[in-house]
Amino acid sequence: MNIPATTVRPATTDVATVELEPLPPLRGRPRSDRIHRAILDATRELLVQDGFTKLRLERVAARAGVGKATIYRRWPSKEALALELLFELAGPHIEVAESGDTRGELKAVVMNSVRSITQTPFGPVIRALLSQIAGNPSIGDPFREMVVGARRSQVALVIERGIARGDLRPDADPSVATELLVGPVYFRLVFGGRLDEAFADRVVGLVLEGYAPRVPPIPRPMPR
Amino acid sequence: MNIPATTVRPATTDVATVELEPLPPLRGRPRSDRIHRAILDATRELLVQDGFTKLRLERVAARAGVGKATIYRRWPSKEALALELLFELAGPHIEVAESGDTRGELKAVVMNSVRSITQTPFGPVIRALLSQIAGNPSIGDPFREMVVGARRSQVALVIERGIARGDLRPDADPSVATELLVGPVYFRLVFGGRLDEAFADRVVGLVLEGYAPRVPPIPRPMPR
Amino acid sequence: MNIPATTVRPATTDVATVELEPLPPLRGRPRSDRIHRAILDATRELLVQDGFTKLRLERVAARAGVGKATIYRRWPSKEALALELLFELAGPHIEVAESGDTRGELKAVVMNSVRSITQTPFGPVIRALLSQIAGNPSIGDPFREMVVGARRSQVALVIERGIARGDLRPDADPSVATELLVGPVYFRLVFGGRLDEAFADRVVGLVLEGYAPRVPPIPRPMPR
Amino acid sequence: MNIPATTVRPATTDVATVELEPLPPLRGRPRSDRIHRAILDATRELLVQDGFTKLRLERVAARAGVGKATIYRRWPSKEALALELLFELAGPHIEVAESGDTRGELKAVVMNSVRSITQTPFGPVIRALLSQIAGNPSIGDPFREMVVGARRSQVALVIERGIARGDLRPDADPSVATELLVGPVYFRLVFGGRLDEAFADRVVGLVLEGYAPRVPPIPRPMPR
DNA sequence: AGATAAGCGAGACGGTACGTCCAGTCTTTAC
DNA sequence: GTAAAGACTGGACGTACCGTCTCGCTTATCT
Repeated sequence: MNIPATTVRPATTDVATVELEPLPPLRGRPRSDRIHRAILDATRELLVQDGFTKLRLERVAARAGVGKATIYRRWPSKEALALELLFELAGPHIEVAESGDTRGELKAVVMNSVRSITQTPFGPVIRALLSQIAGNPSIGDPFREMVVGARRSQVALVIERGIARGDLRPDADPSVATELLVGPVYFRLVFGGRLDEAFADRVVGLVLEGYAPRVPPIPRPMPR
Repeated sequence: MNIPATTVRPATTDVATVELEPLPPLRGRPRSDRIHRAILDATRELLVQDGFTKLRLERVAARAGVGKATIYRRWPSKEALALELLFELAGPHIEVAESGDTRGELKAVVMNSVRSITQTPFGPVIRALLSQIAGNPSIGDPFREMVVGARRSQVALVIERGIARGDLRPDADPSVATELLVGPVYFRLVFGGRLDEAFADRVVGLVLEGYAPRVPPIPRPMPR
Repeated sequence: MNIPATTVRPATTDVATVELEPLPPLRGRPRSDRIHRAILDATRELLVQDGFTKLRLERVAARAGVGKATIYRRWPSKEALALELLFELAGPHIEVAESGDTRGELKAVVMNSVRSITQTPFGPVIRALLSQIAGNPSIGDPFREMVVGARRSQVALVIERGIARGDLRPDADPSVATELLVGPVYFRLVFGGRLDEAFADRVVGLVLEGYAPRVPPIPRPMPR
Repeated sequence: MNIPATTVRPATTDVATVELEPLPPLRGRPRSDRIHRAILDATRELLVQDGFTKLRLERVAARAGVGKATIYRRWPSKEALALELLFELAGPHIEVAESGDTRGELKAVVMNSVRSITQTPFGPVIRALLSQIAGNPSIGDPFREMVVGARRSQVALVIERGIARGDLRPDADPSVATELLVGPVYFRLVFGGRLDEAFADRVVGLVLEGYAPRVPPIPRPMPR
């Protein structure tokens, strides 16, 4: 995934961008990448520890060994800072490789979500930011467009390939497939319940069954 | 649904609770029910308007025409106040009436969620409290136990009845059914997407199909 | 000294006042003298401990084992309560007995003040209330009229008798005598310094000397 | 007079103190002298208006156009703030110039007190703080040491010079002279009575008379 | 004896101020 | 010109009291 930088002037190592936007003479002390990292790391730790509501920029600054103004110079708000962190952490968990196995690819979709939540810092961070994504457009809109959009695309590809292989019926609807595969995972993130492979198997099993090619309609025996 | 009172001393009208916890002599001026309502109403309005992060008890007090101390006398924290509100709003949207129609009952499950989110104050309120439910055990645990538990029970009943009617296969698993039916709804609440009847129909359709009684695998009637 | 009650309806033991103000029928439960005492005692203790600024009626009520309203029923304000306490404590230290000995009577004036400050609860109480007496007319005016006035009268009598005895010169001015005798004592109460008999002796000595009958003016030698 | 700073880090203009306490590098934005003044001025106005008991730091902050935290950053308590104000106001009214005229110098002592009380903001301020000086060591002790001590020294000098000139008798006791000269003034400040030149004259007259050289009991040596 | 009326302890109530913490900005020195 | 440090205004926090107001109960007088 390719996530847009929030900062006006990018970190100096981001050579590509510098080449594209050759910023003028570039005077004075250059911004430090080390500081950028330190701030994001401190934000992650405190966000996981205390939640977004209790995230204090003063503490972030202290933990990062940085002046508050340095943070405000790089991000316009606490939300923007959280958003960059979210992009950074969400990126790696989207893609699904083509494997020739429809069940396997569907399971990869679900397990990507499960693992990102249970085994990486992304889990606690998104937990802390769910309300912001749901209710704060300045975070929610970019997140939807970039991260959710990317995931939907991946799922659409998986469905397409399944149809092509004849594993799914031709009218299998990719527009609710993401919800059906990933919705249960996020439901458990919020409302509790095990997030493991068995759970993923059941979800995938039901979706596969639900999207299976129809057998010729067998007349059901009349009740009574 | 039966929601436990958060207040130490219950409102005087709550006769049932008084009977269960026969509080001693009851001295001093009794707490006012009218004020209790006013505070919850003010909380709801501001929570919907600004989200949990920006909810200010000082404003709640002002809007309810109440002193701050009166709020702290009844709830130990902003979270506890939000929790009571959540219970109150969540209650009415859980139950599913038996109708004899499995598809209809499953759809009722989904549509109850959809309507509670799109057409009642519960939607904005839970949006604002998702992070607290997910990450703050003092809110999350009671909510899971009471509200989510109640919904799971209702779904289990619907599945049972569906099996009994022969509309669902006997091994249809009620333990992920709630996730499959309601998970997609909450996914869209957070990550965007239409929440309407068409969406509910697709979700229900897929679950019905996935849980449909299996075609007897062997002696398939010879085509021809 | 005779101090007027602040309360609208006086304690029942204050017979004299009851006779003067024969309050109508007097229905309902009568006010308790025991409570009156308990409140004044609690006030005294807390006033001495914490000063007037930090005197809390809620604590007075608690210490006296009394409801707050019971205090407000009897005194309109914290100041009025303090004033009654002040009257009660100031009373006993005013009078000076005629002894035939002018120096002795003057010393009695000073020592009355010294002892009231160093050896009775009046000392700490008035210390705590000095600012109120000086700056709050609702306390200062009655106090001046009753307590200070009484002291001035006593001093005037002492001076008169001293003149009559020929110990003081006929134009000895009683209008500043109180200030000269008692002012130094209160000066030390506020600004520090020993308050003992030696101090009293020096003050009295100087006043006696200053008010002594004039010797025939001896022409002082011209300085050079 | 030389008054000690209450602030941990002194205002930058207070060069002398900086030299005595060479605070390290001096980082961050320095504290503003203008703000220091504004706070003291606002405190003075409100203290005069309402007395110490009703002095509200929130109002001081508002009137000074300052955040509350700025006040707490500089003074640990309302009392400390009042103390600095007191020092500032008391300073100018202590000194007594040598004039060669003993009566005049004694009168200067008394009139300094009278004028400071009747014609400068010091009057209302000390009126409001009398109880604190008398009963609160954290205010009283420094005040006694600095301000009262300074006044005692001045009076001692006046007495010494009077003895040297032969206007006062050699054993005139400076240790109670301050009480006798200034005590009456503070007595009237608290307990009422005119504070004017006539009053000063009477006080001075009596002290002069009381301390006058004794008539030679035995045949005085013939002049010349 | 019962009715009437206050007194009383307890504690809820709307407010005001407390002293603390942060948000977001500004001002200094150091690099 | 960027950075760390930290002062600055302003707003909310959660607590403590103020002075008032219900409550249930007690203690007296009046009928």
